[in-house]
Amino acid sequence: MRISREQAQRNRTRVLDTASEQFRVRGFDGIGVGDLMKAAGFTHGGFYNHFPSKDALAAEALDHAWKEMAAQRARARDLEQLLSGYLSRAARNTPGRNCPAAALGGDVSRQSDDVRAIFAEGLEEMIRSVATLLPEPDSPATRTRAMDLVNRMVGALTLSRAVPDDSPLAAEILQTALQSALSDAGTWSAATESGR
Amino acid sequence: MRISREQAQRNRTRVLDTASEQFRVRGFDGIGVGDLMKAAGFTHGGFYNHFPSKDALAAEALDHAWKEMAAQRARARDLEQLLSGYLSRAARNTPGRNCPAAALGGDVSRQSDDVRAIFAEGLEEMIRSVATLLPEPDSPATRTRAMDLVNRMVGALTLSRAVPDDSPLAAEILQTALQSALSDAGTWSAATESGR
DNA sequence: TGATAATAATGATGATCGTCATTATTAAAT
DNA sequence: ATTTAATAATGACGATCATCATTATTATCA
Repeated sequence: MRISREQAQRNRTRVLDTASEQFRVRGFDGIGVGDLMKAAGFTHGGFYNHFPSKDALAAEALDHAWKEMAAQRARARDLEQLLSGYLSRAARNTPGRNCPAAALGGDVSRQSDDVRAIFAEGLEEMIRSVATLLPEPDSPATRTRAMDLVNRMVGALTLSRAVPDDSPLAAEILQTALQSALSDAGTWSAATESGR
Repeated sequence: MRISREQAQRNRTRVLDTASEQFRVRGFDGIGVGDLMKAAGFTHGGFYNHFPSKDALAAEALDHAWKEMAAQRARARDLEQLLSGYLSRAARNTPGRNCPAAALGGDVSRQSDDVRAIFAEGLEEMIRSVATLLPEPDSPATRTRAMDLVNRMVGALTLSRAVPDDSPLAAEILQTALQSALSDAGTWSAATESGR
């Protein structure tokens, strides 16, 4: 059958949205093209009218996820709001709608160069947007601090998910990471105030 | 054919060693039982004489990897030696012989409860051994600091691997993580000295 | 020495994988 | 109104997956 161009575009976006979520939940190797199309409401064959390969879809779906996250970060008023959302129980339990670095970081290292390049772009943007919420956003020291915060955010969320659900350790990881990060950020702010 | 009990035990260990490395390099879903046995020097069929399932092997191989890492950590003289090894280019480029949390953290969240429980045990041991290298190893604040260091270590190594090989970002992530961690550790030591 | 049992290899199972050729349908262009 | 071309569904492909029954071999034990 044939449908309108607009409808075809909507269908493509639907596949992309589904892939972006399902890859984060199940991993790149955790869901096949057939199941992915089924989850999007199609049969498997039409897939190759939209994407040349699963790898190409992986690259585009990752880009899609990073863009969603960037928009979400742009809505954060300050660092505390960003961190408390990122390191929340809710975020831990819904990987499909949260940070692709925490959900797919390990997987990406085994993917194609295309996928890894897109990952790097999204990560750079994440570092920059965290730096924006720190004192003296453009100083080199701030970039280091932002990278350090990103390491902690991704590390904590990844580890909290790897540990059994509802275990004390899963909650403790998130809670102490939030506490440490906010405490350090307070120190940086105080130092900046006194230094001028 | 039948071989001696000692030889069979050696063969089992060889499969376990191979799995422990290959899972870290390719991910749990990245290598099959057949290729795994081939890499260990056997044909695929004998696998089920040693392990009841691939999932059981995953659990045992993860445990194996954690024990290797614990032994390696026990050899570190101080925090600087531990961190500079963990966050080195060499470690980044040989995931099969390094931290299972950085190599498999994301994968583990999609594995069986058995695998995740074993992951949690190894992670707890990692937190404890890092705390050992900090001032006042047994204080509650030190556990928080150790967890924070572990988050940064795992996050930085994971992200550095996800980014393209030989990219400036890959090196920068490791370098700044090491610098930030050592700088903070210096602050903690100074505070402890003055506080007594 | 002979009987028992353990080990690894062989080969096959059904399921699932990514990919693609073909077809029916129908929107878009003439 | 007719032709062209785009879209999704159908069905199949070879490959690979985890698993297991069977067999040949031979260590171990009586």
